[in-house]
Amino acid sequence: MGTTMKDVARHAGVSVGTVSRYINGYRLKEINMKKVKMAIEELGFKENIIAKGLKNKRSMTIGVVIASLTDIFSTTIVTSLEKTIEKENYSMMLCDYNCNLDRLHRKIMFLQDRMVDGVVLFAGNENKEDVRRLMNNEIPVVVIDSNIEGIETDRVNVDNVGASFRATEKLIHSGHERIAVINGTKGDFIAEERLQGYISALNTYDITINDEYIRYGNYSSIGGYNCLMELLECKSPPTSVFITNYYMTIGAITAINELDIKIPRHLSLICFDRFEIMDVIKPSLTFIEQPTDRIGEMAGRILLKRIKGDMSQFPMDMRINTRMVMGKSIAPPGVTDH
Amino acid sequence: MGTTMKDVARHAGVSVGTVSRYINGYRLKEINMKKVKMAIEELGFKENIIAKGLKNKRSMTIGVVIASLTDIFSTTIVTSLEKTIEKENYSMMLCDYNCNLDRLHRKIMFLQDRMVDGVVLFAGNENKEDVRRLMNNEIPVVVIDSNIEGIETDRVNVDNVGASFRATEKLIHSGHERIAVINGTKGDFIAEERLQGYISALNTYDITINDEYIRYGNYSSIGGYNCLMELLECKSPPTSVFITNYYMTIGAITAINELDIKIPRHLSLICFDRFEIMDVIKPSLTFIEQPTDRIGEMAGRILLKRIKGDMSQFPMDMRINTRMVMGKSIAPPGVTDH
DNA sequence: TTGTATGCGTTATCAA
DNA sequence: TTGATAACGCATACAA
Repeated sequence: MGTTMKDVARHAGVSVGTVSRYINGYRLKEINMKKVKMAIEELGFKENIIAKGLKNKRSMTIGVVIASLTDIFSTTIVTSLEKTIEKENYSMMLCDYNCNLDRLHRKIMFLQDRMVDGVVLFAGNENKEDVRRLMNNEIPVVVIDSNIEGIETDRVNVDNVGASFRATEKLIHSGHERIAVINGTKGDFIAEERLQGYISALNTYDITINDEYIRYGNYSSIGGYNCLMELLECKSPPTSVFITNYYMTIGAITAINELDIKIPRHLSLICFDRFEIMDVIKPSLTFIEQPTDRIGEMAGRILLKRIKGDMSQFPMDMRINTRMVMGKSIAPPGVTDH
Repeated sequence: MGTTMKDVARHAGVSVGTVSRYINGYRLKEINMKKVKMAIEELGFKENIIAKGLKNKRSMTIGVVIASLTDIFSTTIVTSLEKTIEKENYSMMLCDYNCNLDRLHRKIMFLQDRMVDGVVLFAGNENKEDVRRLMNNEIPVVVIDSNIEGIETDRVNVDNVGASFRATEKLIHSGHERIAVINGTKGDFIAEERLQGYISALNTYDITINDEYIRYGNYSSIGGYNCLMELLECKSPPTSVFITNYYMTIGAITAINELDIKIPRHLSLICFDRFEIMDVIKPSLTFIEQPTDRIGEMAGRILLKRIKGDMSQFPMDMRINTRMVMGKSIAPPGVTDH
């Protein structure tokens, strides 16, 4: 702590410029190289990233904004994002806005004041102005799991439409026609895409859309619980359900257990997201696994690329494929009288 | 972007010194005050925190290190921690080390290079050297949910012993004697404390300790699942179980549902931690709620205090009380033959 | 109360 | 290839 280039320079008998050049990988005379190297080691010198940032107008920090730190899907992605950027010696300021738009705005301002070199946003249309401002200030932005109409940004999304199509199709192939969906939040970008996949699968197989089968659980487990309960109270309950996220799945399964319904005998299930408890639930669930590792890595890579000034292929609209993991939660519709 | 104090000074017709003083709340002549204020507004001036940091040797940033970003208990605390520090215009660098000690070390080094003004650590004995180094460099450290033997640091913990005592006692009061515990990781600070509470409750009521009833689920849901399964295979299975964290509870309940055991008729349950699904599970669980808000806030407050140089009452060993939320998961031991 | 000048730890420019 | 020096944006000691 506290030993500076000046100290190193003196110790090595060279000038600060030489030390700086050594640090930044410029070549210098063999002999000086050694002297500087030794001095650095002996003194335990560490460069001061703050001062460096002041000079280069680089903070070596990126800002990440997620809705909630307790949303495991986001934090899983952030984990791999961090791994990606730390390789290039970037660090991360992680903020959540708790679904409060005013707070979202403040957080983005905050990051800008902090001179972050780039921003990863788990949010979309809600804060166009902020995004615009960031981009005007030449701070690259990558948007995950969202989209911003009217603004061009790099985006990383899974192929929601395709994944939902395949999930729904899977149920159809097992003989289901009464297929319900427990979707996220109405109007939300992701939810709309997933709904679209569901609908187009049904259309493709000439199955009539039943509005009663389309429910919104706001991505929460309590929502999933309620939706499932409601679905079973339909005049003609579905024989299968497609659930579009993890938390709602938890809630739905809780409801199912309470009602003593057996999966897949009474009800078939396919859902989104793999998490810890998936491996523990029996019968095992069939689900769409979003490659969170890949998402985080992609977002990080694109952002770093932009930070370096490489604007090729802007704006990128990454669509990442999902894989379906086969469990035992789907069977032909059999017993439908609970 | 890019407007500096120099610009403001010129615009206001004063010197940079005056602007700086205005910014930092020193008093100046009414007239100058107004001029500076206006200039700042007109130019949209924002101070450069990086430059400020270089000068003051303050980064206005604290480092937070948690085991995993996907551990909801930690992230809930971090959320309230962030709320606390942001009030004083501090920001947070959040890192996880994925239970990898080498990574933990690197993360702490990283934060130190980043000149964080303080560190909150969700880790303990594993990295004494790092903690010592931080403190030698006068970077205050607050440890949450842990303890570091041989080093004095401020700590924030819940009263694990007391909470576990009360939880166990609750089961005893309902008439149970065959009480099992599904504990975290053997040897771990928290786990040891919770075990101690469990044991001393049994001792207090003259109930013999049965080693077979003490299981370790490593804080994971798969662990909780397995432990519960094993417990029920004991020659004389417990009539009640105390589970010491959220993930293990999830796993245990999954097992219980699979086995078609009824709570509390066949088995009584008390556990740690409130989270989303608690409100959804039926019968409702009786649980110990750790005041995550309070923990985060306390840690933040203590750290800020230390950063300001106030070392009074060092080292603080905050013990935060928990509250027990009454559900319907406890009944007298009745049917014990599953 | 204010202005000026210096320094925080780096990097970049310019001569040498 | 190197050294000296001027920035980067801000805070502060000192002088006025």
